[in-house]
Amino acid sequence: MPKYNPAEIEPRWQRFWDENKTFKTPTEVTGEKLYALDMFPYPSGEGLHVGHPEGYTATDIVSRHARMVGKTVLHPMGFDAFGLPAEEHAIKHNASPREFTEKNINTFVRQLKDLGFSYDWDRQISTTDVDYFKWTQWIFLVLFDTWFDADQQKGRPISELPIPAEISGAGEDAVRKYQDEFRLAFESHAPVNWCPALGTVLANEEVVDGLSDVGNHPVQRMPLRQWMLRITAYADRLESDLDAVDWPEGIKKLQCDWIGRSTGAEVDFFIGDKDQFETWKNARTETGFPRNLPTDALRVYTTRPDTLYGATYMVIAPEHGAVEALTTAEQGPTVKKYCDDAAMKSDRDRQDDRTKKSGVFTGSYAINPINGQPVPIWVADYVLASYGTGAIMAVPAHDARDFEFAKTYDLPIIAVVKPPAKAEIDLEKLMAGEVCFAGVGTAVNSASFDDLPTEEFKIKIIESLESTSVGRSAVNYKLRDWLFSRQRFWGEPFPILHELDEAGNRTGIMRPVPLDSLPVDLPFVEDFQPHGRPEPPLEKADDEWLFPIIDGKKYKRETNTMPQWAGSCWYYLRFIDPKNESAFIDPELEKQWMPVDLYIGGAEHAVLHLLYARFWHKVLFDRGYLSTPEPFKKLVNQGMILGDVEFTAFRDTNEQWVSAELTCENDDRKTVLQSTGEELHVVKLDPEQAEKEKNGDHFVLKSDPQIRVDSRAYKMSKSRGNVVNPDVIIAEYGADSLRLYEMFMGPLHQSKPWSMAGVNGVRNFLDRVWRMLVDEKAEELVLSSAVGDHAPTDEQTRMLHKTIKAVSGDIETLGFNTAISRMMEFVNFFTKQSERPKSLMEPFILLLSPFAPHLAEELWKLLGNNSSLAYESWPKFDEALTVDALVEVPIQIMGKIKTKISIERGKSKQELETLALQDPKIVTLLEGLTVRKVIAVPDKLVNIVAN
RNA sequence: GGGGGUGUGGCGGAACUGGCAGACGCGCUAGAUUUAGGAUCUAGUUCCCAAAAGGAGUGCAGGUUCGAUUCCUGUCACCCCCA
Repeated sequence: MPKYNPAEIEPRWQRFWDENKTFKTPTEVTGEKLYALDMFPYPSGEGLHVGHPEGYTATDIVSRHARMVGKTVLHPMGFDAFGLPAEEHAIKHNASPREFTEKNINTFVRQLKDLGFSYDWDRQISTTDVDYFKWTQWIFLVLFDTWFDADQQKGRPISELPIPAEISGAGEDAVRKYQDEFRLAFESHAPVNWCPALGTVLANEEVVDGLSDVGNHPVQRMPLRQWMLRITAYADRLESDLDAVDWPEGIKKLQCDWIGRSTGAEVDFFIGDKDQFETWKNARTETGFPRNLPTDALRVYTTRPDTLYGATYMVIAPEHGAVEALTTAEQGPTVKKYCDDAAMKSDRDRQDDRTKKSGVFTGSYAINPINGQPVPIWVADYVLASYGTGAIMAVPAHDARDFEFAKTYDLPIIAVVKPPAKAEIDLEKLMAGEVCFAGVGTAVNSASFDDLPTEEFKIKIIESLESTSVGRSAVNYKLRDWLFSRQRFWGEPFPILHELDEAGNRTGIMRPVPLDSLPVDLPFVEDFQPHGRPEPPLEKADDEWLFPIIDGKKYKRETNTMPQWAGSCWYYLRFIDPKNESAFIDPELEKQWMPVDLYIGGAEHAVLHLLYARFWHKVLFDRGYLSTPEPFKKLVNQGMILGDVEFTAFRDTNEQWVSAELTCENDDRKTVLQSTGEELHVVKLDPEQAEKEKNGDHFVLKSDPQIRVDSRAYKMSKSRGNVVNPDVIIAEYGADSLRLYEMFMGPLHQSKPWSMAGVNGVRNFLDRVWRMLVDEKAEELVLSSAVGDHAPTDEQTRMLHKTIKAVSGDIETLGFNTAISRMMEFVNFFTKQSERPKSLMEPFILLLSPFAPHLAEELWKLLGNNSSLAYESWPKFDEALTVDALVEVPIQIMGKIKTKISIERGKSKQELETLALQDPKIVTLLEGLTVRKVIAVPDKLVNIVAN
């Protein structure tokens, strides 16, 4: 009668933990602390996905284990709840995004509680809570109040910014405008991605293939007033501090590449008559290299100054400031049209390798400073205004894009780098300008620099350029400043006021909303329909909100809102002190808890979220609000959970089977016949219909083995219909089974296919655990008669100690799949034992408890304990009891196992060798052979080399 | 095109610094038990040969080594990210 019934047990223990606040974070950290954090979810209308509990279970196991080893644990959960879907829902149904969001959060909380996670729910936060985003706004004001001192490599208060005399002499307004140029949060009129359908401007990373990432709507480029965050100032530190954190190397590299630090040189090419070049150069040597862009020269950034002798033309971006000045009257109309067309294209389109490079000649020439040769200046959109100086020197012999461009427009190609022999480049063709070589080698056609290796040449030529002040070494980044404003309703309002003059126009003076007036809440609006103009929806707010009057001065509020990233940049700090009304975090508590010891989440946040959060963290650190330079000590990315494996076969229009290797996908992502392009029917097969090919690697139809079929797991998606709902799994198998299955599937960081049969497998294991302790035949819930105060046998004790050792070690390394398999072995062993000592069952239940907490609590109680096991001491093992006295040692001849001998552990090499050579089977096999060598590894093996 | 990752039974996956390949689970096969089972228990399950003896075997081809899933070189396939 008392079968294992998670549907009854689990809600009961969840209520117990809730009512007793079992997992409340202690107010004081005593001993070692653990801050285990999940990447908090966006509470979508679809509810929890099986991907969520994967990482959450992992941190939960670590947290529960840590409590049992005596650590003080902070394990919180919250919601990243601003964002597009809620706003789209609001527009569609003309309902408040707040209500919708809160409803979704309630669902998420219910689902998370159903899984039995040991979160401290008193610390639950949402980025949309007014009490939360008050401090998001406050942090924005810290960014607004900070400038980056490049010499000290540190963010400092704007009041400490040195003001040049000519500015301070020009009055207070001039000083304020000067300061505005240096703030980490600043306004800019950058070209942005305007998406008419969404009615908003998108960040570059939200645009894919010229379409919006959300909704696939067309995106066009237009200039707009925007807020930017000067993340580029922190590029160096964001890169170098990665050395200090325990993150996967792949993620570190991704961040490094995103930051894209490169070293090279800035070089000025004189614009003017060839005759005046020497005069200009001599003047330069006198004045030095100008800090700002000169008007009598075109400045380029290059990572390959060693190819300067091969620079045969120059290219400037269509948006480059000097386009007009450099365009001759004759070329005027052509250049104008070209620039207008380029404005319609996205950066991505322009850099796409597949599209033909295009460009137009400006009519002007610049002088190459190294050899005095004039080179033509072109405008082309494969050069971006935002990278480097927006102008390049083109070296077609040694850059693939320049080469393609030069071929298209018949520009001269001069090879100046001789490839090393192993590069397999046809030297003759390279010299003839028929191929391009982008690697390093030795210099040719480079006057006195000939024969220098590339690296050495770079140093020499920079020295030479610096000596005449026509160039200097320079560092450049791919990282761009962060476009921080959105034209949306459902986001944090900026706490910024724009001063207005009598006529109601902006004076250009901004002031932060006074701290005592924070938060700036979202205004009430009548409806959420976009007006289709780039101006933000908050422009629809009433005048009372929009035009505050302070000290008799009229202001207009900033109506942009912050991007979704804002709230997630600092939530890990708020969890430490979620209710603080006077500060975003108490400094004492911050010191106790930071940094986050373990941060688990999806790899999709490898670049943006983690980079943005690190940036904010560093600014707050510089300004003295935080004690650690990095927020997340250890980061782990969980793998993606794919749908169940699917078998797919294909039929042509005549209903004939087509083998999978003859098919391909066309541009419309339809499956077609490779040879003719004929569209095929895609048939989903029952796994019964497919089998593995004889002596092959493919799956084929059982009914016709000539026909290969596709076998793979796909990403879960609504459209494919392979989404697994955790609620259903909990109802059918229980939360403990779901938790256990997700951990048992495979290594945490790996992506792996879902399998319903696998869930059933771990449920069987939990059933066996139940039966190991519970008498299923009894009327009441009582211990099985096999369980009692028996004296454990040596074998039984060893089994326990081995299991404790393995499970403890696996939790440390997050190897949960193997930890579970070890517990399975324990249960398999003890279900066969007719006497199961209670003294061994109890520690086992403790081992199981982080994985399957409900079942463990239930059995712990049944074993006679009156309180929760959440803070029981983690079982300890005795190393001596984890090893068997006897060990089986294989004996090999020429590396092939011939026999095995069972001997006492710890025999020496000599003893082993003697024993092996005495073995009757080995003696027989060695007849007629000469033993050349015997390798004996104590407790491992013996290998006899004989012939 | 660039970067990262992964290739081990029918499937998910084990194997610590090179030392018994296939732990554990699923599936499958046979048997027991049961009114019944998609329950439970027992045994078996990498492949080849009817079995034994034996042989082959960690994507493929080489190399280093007494010994390679593990290290090296080359190569192929798939997945992810970026362009």
